[in-house]
Amino acid sequence: MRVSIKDIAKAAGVSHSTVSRALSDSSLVSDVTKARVQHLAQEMGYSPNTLARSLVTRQTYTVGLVVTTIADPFIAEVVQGIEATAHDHGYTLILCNSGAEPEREIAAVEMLRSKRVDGVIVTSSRIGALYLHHLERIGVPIVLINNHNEQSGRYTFTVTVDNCHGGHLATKHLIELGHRRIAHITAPADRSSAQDRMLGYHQALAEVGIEPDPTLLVPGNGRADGGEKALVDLMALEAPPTGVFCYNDMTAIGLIHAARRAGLAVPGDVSVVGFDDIPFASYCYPPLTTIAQPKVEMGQLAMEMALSLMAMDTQDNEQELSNVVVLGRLVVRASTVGA
Amino acid sequence: MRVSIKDIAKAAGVSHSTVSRALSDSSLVSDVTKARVQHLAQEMGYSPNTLARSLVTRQTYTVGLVVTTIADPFIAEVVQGIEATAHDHGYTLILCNSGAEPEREIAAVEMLRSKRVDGVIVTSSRIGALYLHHLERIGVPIVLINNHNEQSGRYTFTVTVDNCHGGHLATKHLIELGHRRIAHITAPADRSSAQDRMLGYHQALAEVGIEPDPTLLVPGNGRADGGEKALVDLMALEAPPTGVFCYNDMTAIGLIHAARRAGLAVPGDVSVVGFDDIPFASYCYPPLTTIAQPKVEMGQLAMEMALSLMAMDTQDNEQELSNVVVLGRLVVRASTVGA
DNA sequence: GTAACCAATGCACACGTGTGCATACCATGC
DNA sequence: GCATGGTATGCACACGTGTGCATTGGTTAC
Repeated sequence: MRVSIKDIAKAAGVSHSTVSRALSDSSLVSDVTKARVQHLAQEMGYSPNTLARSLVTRQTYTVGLVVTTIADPFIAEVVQGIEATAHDHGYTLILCNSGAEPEREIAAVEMLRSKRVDGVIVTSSRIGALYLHHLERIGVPIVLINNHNEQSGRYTFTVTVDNCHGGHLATKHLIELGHRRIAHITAPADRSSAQDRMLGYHQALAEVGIEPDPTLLVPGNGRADGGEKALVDLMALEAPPTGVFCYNDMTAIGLIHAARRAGLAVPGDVSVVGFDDIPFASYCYPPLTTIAQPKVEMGQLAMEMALSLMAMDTQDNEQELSNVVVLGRLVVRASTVGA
Repeated sequence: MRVSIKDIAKAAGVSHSTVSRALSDSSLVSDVTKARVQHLAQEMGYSPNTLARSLVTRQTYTVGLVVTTIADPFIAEVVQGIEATAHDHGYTLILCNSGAEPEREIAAVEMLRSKRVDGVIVTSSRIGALYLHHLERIGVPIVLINNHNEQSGRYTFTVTVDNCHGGHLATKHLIELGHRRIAHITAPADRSSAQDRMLGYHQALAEVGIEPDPTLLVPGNGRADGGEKALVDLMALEAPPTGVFCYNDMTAIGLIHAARRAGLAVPGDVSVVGFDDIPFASYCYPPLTTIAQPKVEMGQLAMEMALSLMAMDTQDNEQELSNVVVLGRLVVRASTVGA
């Protein structure tokens, strides 16, 4: 039998209003009754019903978290940052895997709307940007992570890493090591991140006058198997590359794995650069040179932005907010070496 | 302005009761009004308020998920299984990181209680077992994953891998390869999994008459840095081991990393076996021989058990439930070789 | 024609909490 | 004495939904 404030009220011989006030430490209640009520609540094992409270206050202190898959180590670390910040501010997370399927993502948002979350954070979904108008129906702040969107509206903002900058950094690193034939394993073009990293790659090449070779631009899928396949394609070339910049670490790891099977030495025969700096990048063999995204920090920034937006909603103070762009950092390990 | 069933009722010229019934497709409403109401709801952008509904039905279709950290790849994959099964049954997850701190775990459970979740799943926390009586105050089914507890009560059950069996499997594999000096890197003894894996290790040694050498039993912490430290200790020995069974994959990966730095070949100089089969185990160098836990399946089983328990709660049909134990599987890759 | 029944709808209460307003009590000031 | 003011409490409504029961209108059976 669940105990409510009415039960406490009966036991304490006061009205439920007084109990409600006593438990929220209101100054409208005398110290003696406050103490008595609080003691009684403790003793009776009272647990406030957040549902009822939220119904009247119209706040749930809950944010929805939509991810493609929580099993992605990159996402998991971003979520870590989100969770920590949310927890510090008394907020709770509802987790939704979308599996990158549009209809599941839409359904998730609809569900979050039904649960009356105060805000939503969407990570790494290319869908987020495409269906943004659909998402906005939810009527609460939305923060997108690593998801380019032009028309950031009243309530939707983004936290992204500068993918172009990162792609440039990675490619420039290979160039400075003396490489001239540099391949790039990309990801499906509907991810703006893939486009931007490729752009940085091309810019870096252009800066030193290297003519881009289309045969060195190989499609991947952001997963290890994509990297494995890409290596096979590259090795079939007449003039294979001596350096490869991969869309992300998983691609790079798959590529290195396949290279080893093909009898190719990394970095001896080919240098490899990844992107993300997932936890395993430093435990690979060889330890992976990569562009580190500040993952935990990005999660934190996204959550803080959501908090600001939600505060605007209630307090109506128009502070200036803008999209956040963070810079990646080149981490040189052992998968790259001079040509 | 949010639209409620009352608004729809007004627009349709009926009472809110009729709207409520129409939207739940009740047979008590005529087909014409049902159609009219449903169309109107669609048009007005109605979203049912789950809070209000749960308040009266006393069901939230939500389960709390308490993990030590979502950034652990093993846990992330278990969560994947939980999420998929929950989603299939129309349930939603609330995510809580406990960071393995008891007070945070208790606070999380208290919060979940306030949110009136229908059940709770706790993964890999040694705290779960210790503070079980504290957790049970929540008054809803609790399922523990990889957490030994003797006194499974009316509402608390466990899904675990057979750690002793797995430890035995790993050690026997090394023995059959001809190894005699076999080390074990363990984890803090307050994890029952660590105890049981060690037990399997000792049993396997005993079966073939190998006297256990206490200097070959090295403490770790379940993380990569623990494995790195352990290797240093082992190499300081007069007679170093030729085979090592590590508490888990992360420990093994750290150990292999340190071995490489020390100029030791794996598996040439020392064979290494892990535990878990995290996604990266197959992409390590050398690819890691390990005991695979059916992670996604375990998550699925845990969620299914939670669903059964929650169904019991409402329908009161006493079906027999018992703790689930699954078996690990030896996956031989390239980190082990004959002595 | 009337009784009986069924289908469709509305009324009213409940779930548990927060809060504006009224009220009751008491102390202070003149 | 009374007016004033402050303090502590209760009343009553609201949040949005589900549901038992009563009610209404229409149809069927005799």
